[in-house]
Amino acid sequence: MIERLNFIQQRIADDLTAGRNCGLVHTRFPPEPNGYLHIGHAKSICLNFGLARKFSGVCNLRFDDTNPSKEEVEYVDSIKEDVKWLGFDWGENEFFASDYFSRLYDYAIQLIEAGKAYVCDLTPVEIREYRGSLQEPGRNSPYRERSVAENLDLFTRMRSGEFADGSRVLRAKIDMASGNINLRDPVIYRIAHVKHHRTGDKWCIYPMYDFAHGLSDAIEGITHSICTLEFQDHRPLYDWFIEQLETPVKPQQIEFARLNLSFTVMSKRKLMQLVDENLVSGWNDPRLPTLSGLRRRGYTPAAIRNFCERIGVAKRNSMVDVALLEHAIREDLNQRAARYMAVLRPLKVVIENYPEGRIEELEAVNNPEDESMGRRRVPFARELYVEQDDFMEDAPKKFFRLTPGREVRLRYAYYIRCQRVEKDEQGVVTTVYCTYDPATRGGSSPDGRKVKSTLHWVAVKTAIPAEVRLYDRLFSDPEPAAEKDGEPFSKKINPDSLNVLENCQLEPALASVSAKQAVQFERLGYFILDEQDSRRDKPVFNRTVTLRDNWAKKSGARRAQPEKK
RNA sequence: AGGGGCGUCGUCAAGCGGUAAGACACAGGUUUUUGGUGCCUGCAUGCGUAGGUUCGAAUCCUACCGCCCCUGCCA
Repeated sequence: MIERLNFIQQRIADDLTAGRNCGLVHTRFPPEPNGYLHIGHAKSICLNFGLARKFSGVCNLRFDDTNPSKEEVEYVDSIKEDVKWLGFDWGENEFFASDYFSRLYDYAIQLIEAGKAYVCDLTPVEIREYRGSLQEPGRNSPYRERSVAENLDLFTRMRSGEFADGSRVLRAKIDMASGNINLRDPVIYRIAHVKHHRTGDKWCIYPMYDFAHGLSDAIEGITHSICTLEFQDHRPLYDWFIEQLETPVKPQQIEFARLNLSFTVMSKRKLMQLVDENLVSGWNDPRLPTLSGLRRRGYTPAAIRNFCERIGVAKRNSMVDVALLEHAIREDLNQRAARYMAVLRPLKVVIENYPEGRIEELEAVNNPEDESMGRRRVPFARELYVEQDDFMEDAPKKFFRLTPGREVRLRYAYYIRCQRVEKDEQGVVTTVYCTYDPATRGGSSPDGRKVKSTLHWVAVKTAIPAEVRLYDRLFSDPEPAAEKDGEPFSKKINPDSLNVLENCQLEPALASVSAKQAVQFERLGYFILDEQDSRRDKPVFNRTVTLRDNWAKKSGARRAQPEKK
């Protein structure tokens, strides 16, 4: 099989054959610790660490913490936890841009000495005015021609805390007439008397992204600096700093398109808004595309990595169908999840010809995809719960489940036939009375008689009550962030994104599962114990994803589908 | 006086002058003690449009068209 390289792998392979970077590949994942990681970051993590792995290189974890007013240790910790959980190990290579503040300051001094940077006293508003527009060139700042000595003096005093926030900045002296606005004398240092989560009060000036990022790359010996498309316009600036200064290496920036996923939002700002406005329960709400949310939802690292592998890496803006993510988790969990029986909306079944008080232990397969996962025993008795959806008094032709007169199989147990029903005053069926065929123990009949369907069930007497949270897509709009109809994304939350079922009944074996391992509730979907909200006497399970369901599809009850264009 | 990118199936995405991979989705069939899984089949005479070069063009050239990003002391 021919291995397909994406365009970044190809570039690196070319660099290697050309003998560039001494044959080394060194990447980095550079999050700003101002929010939680989401699946878009997972794409970047898989890419950067994957590149290092593929080309026998190294990938650093570097926190881009140059703006202390937005950054917190809480985020640093969660980011580390998430990267580790995803399955990547940065070893000793954990760095912070703030580790380089002194060296970056020295670089700034060098720039000033070379006449390539100056202290500017324009106000923020004036700087914007002088910058010009997309159509018009900018004008030179009146402070542009200050002497090196004066710049040195002023910048030193900026550092020592002599000036107020916003009163002065250090700017690179490049070209106020450039078509690329990033080159119109960009600000490289600003004054901010703000405590930094790592350096404390040591600094009151902080470098800007464009200055800090590329030079941090250079300091770390990064060979390939992978970032997203919106930074393409910054590349000339990235290169400019590295050209002006003596750096250990000359990294190259390569941009790729960030991930967009249908039926969700990905920007930190929007995720933050959902959390702040309590539209979700927190950063780890299982409906969010955050890694902590996906983890709580029951997504596995392997499924997410596999998803990132399948979506590819390219430069065109795209919208990946969330169905692909769902496919990835089903594929993984089908192999590894142990099967259990759980009844979410219980309907009582009484087997009239089954002995009162008798309990049998029936053998069940834990995972038909993996014999090594063994078998277990499931208690069976005269009174059972089955799913309300599995019974219909007046059933259409294609309904294969329980209906008066029809015989069905109870999984691993017996064939039963519905004889009659009992209803309350409203006419709602409260109990279904059946008879069973003792000869069908285990679920097959000696005479080879076929049944149309197999139902899951739980014996009333041994059932464990539980809460189950049925999660679905957070938004009903496939592209909520686009706000095409003028409606804000926050108004497009899918009313069925969370459905809490309080009165679920589980088979007893489910009492001993942990949140480490997702399970399948047969015929329903994949679920995981919610560690945060479960109590000993009342476990809580979260639905990761439903099983594919052709019956539901055909019978109409469908959730929102992508609109046809 | 504008600059930088990108257009290949419903959605992603290969393709690098030799006659349109693959995945998801979708539609059929088959197996099945999960209406699950597995297996089989179908799904771009077409590559934003129009010209041109060539024996041959999604790939090269030209011109159009469309979409995205850029005027933070954010990253």
